[in-house]
Amino acid sequence: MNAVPGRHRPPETNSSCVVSYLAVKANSEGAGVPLVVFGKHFGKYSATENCFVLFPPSTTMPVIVSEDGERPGGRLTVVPISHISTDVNHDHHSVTGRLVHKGPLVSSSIYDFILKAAIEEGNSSPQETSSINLVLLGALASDFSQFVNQGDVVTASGFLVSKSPTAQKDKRHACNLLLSGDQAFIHVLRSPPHDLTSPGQAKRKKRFPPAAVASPTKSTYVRIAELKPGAVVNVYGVVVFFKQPFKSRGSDFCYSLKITDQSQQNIVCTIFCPKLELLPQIFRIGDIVRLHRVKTKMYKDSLNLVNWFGFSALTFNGTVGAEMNPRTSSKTFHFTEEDRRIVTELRSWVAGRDLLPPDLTVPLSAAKPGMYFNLTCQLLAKAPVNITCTLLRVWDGTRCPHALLEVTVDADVVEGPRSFPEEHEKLIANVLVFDNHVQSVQQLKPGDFLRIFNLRAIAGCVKVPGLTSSQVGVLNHLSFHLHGGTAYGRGVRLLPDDSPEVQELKRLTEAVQDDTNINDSALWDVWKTPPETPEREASAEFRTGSTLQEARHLAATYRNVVPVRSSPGGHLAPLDLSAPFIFRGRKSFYGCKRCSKVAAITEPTADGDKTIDEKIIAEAFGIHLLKWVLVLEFRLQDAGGTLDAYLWRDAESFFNVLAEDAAADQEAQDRIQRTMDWICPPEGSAGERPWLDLCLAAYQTEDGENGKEQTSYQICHTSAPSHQHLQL
DNA sequence: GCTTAGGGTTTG
Repeated sequence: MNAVPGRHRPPETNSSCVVSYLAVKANSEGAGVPLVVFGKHFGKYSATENCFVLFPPSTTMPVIVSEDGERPGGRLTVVPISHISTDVNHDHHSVTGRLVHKGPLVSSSIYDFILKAAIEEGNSSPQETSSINLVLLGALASDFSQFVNQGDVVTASGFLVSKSPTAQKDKRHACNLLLSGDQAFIHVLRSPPHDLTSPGQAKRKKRFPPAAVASPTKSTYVRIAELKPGAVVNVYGVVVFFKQPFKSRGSDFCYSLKITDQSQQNIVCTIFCPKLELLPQIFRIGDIVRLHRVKTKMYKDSLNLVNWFGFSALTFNGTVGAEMNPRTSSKTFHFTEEDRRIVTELRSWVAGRDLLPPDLTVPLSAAKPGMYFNLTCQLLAKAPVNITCTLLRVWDGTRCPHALLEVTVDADVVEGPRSFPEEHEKLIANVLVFDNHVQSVQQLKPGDFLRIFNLRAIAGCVKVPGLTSSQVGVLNHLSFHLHGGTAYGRGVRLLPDDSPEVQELKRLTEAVQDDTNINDSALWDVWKTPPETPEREASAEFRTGSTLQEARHLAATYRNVVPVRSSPGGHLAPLDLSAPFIFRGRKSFYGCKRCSKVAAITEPTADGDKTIDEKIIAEAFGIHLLKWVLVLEFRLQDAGGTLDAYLWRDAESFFNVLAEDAAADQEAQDRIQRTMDWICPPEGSAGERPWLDLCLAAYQTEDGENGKEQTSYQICHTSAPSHQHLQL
């Protein structure tokens, strides 16, 4: 029995509204929209291949492919495969062999992915075991699957050794090598480029990330204490201080940071760049930076570093055990085992010491009058107060124990909703940013995730701009000021959507929205704003030309987000039905292109306390709502033979999960994954898979290519074993 | 090939 996570073809049907994958297809004809499938797997529909293709689960590159003779060096000793034993400490050992077996990439609820492989030595004596199994977990497995081919010479290090359960059967080494996490490393020696002449290989080569195909150039790094004036050097360090970048009086942005390393010295680095994105992407104290080509200069009896021609930077999370994704704007960069080692050593060196200043990032719930702190938050609305001050309305999903000061601004100048449900207002902080920061928040949009550095909580301030004489600051009501200047790293920074802190913030703010029984006043505030002039439209909400991602951002803030366009006569109309016609939290809903009769929009009404939902809005638009379905293909086997059968019509009752939830909700996806892991254990052989009583129905479909009728089968009226059963 | 800033709490 085989559930195929990667490629599905939905059963053909005459039903007019077949469902998620058709919706996916329609939606992806343009830009190609990534969608969540199961667990953390992302994919998109490929129109050319008529299938759904999964993306790798991670962008980390624990697998390094090189075309020259360089091997992972450092302090690792290459040991023969026959020397591998559970009794030996292999921390500083590596093994090398040619890849003789590469198993399929198997999805796993615990590790995301598992892949089995085997390597073989060429020069061992006949008496010795010359091949050994590798078990790769997580991102390493998916990268290996993508980039490594049979015949490649593979060097593995950072492995754990365990008994091989298949040794008797496969006659390989009695142990296998388990590779996972930050320590594990695979180096692959690829045939030289002139061998890559066949079209297939050329195509494969093109798919390698730039980091993987670049020939590694050995870089040497100087410890901070050993730096001498007047040299251009490469340096690694832990960030102990950084300012937000600011515009210099010259032609560049200026970025100032201070780093330290195991030599126990600090050094200030000043980096000038014409573009913000070229600067190191430092998010917090403790991040690790790799600076290439910086020049040492004396200033007031201290040595400084300034970027020099050919400068480039990588930044890493400084936490022990965190993913080793280098942050950089460089299109190509070298990241070798040596880098991995240096970052790992710096991480553990810092972790064992009390040398970093405390991280002042606290949630709103911990804000106290008078304190300076960093706030990670989502921007909900923005408004200019005067020429030197802008109001940011933000939240982080926590509630400040102190009452928050209300700041009133002219409704016409608010970007984002003018008001929020009362339950939400209690969670929203008013942040006033002054002077140089006014410009840096100009490009921010409602929905963005930010970190505000060195924000000051101010109680009962009567001088808050935007307050009239009747609204003087109430004693102990907190407002938040971002004072002018860059002292203490003061400033605002947009956080990338994929950063862990943003994921956590989304979880908190979504939980808040689920918990509070909000009405839809914010939506209707936006909804009822008629398109007036083009200028007004451009500055108003929904957001002319907004991307799918921006719409999803907005959806995190509102109960319902309905993308519309203006139509002749000043009416509103839904977008082309290739796009979702409504976003509700993490869920998106599509309309059927064939069955919908889109009318001029009438304002939907809800009777009594009934919540306005996708059904009411679909009705108001004349949209025939598409239903999400799960589609899985099973291969069934008994003594009589095998049969392929789909599960779709009754998939929801089979898993006891709504397809709509499975499209947006991790818990629902996990439930499906647990059931599938039981039916089809990722590690188990076919003999270990359970026997199931299934009800099958045969149905006729038309073969798309030659128009002939064919018989298909689907699983119906069947439930997967209950939860209790699965936990036994 | 070499200008910029050179950390260290506020007008509000």
